[in-house]
Amino acid sequence: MDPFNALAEPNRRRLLEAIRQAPCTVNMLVSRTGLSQPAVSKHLKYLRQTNLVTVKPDGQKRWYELNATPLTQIEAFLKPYRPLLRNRPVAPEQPLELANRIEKDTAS
Amino acid sequence: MDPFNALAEPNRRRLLEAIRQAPCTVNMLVSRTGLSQPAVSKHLKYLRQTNLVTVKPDGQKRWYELNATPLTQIEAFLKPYRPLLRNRPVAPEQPLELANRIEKDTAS
DNA sequence: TTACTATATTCATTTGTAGTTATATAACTC
DNA sequence: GAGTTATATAACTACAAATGAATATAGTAA
Repeated sequence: MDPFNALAEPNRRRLLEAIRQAPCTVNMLVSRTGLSQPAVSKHLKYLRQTNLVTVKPDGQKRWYELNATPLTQIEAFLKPYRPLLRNRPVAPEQPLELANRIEKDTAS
Repeated sequence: MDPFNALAEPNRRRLLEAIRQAPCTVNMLVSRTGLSQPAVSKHLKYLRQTNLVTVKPDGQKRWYELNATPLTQIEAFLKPYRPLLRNRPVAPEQPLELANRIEKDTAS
């Protein structure tokens, strides 16, 4: 699991977004995301493994904090593409049907 | 499959990097990556589905070209993290052993 | 037509991982 | 101590996707 994989999961992006805004405990993340507690713990395990978060035990609670360092890997990959994206609006998510349509059209 | 997932696979990143530098045919990508032809075709299918590449048929060949647009989604996600990364060197890939070590240490 | 080249797809197998339920561990309260 | 809270882990199911081998499709050339 690398940072690219860690961010490939939408719920992990949501968790990281929450943690970025302020350190969070697991229960805070559970109530904010609506995920089950074991699901959150498991995602946090991957975020820990990729070093995207660190933990500070505090009694029963464990405060998860952001460590942005591994994101430099993604930044490094994106760097040569960035000139192509200058001032571009965010692309809408690709509707799957359209992708299939294009695929069929180009194939025919 | 979304752009995050598409880039989660290292070989797909390599393929996209090659295509970014100049349009490529499948065979060019096969010889440059060392992957099998079916493997390349399959990865290209995902890159097409996520709209990261477009195809221009040209006789028997099919020229794959970069479409950077979907990368705006990743840019959008990274944007709030970027101030934290200013002028930081690229983090080395996290050795798995170290990640496990840290995990054990904090747990004990 | 046949043969050849370039690319895509199918199939079977395996691996990884997301989610759930149940359980374990640890710290706190009484 | 017992009961409770916070978190992690294990066992399981389900599914997506990676891999490799074989095959199919489509264009080209003779």
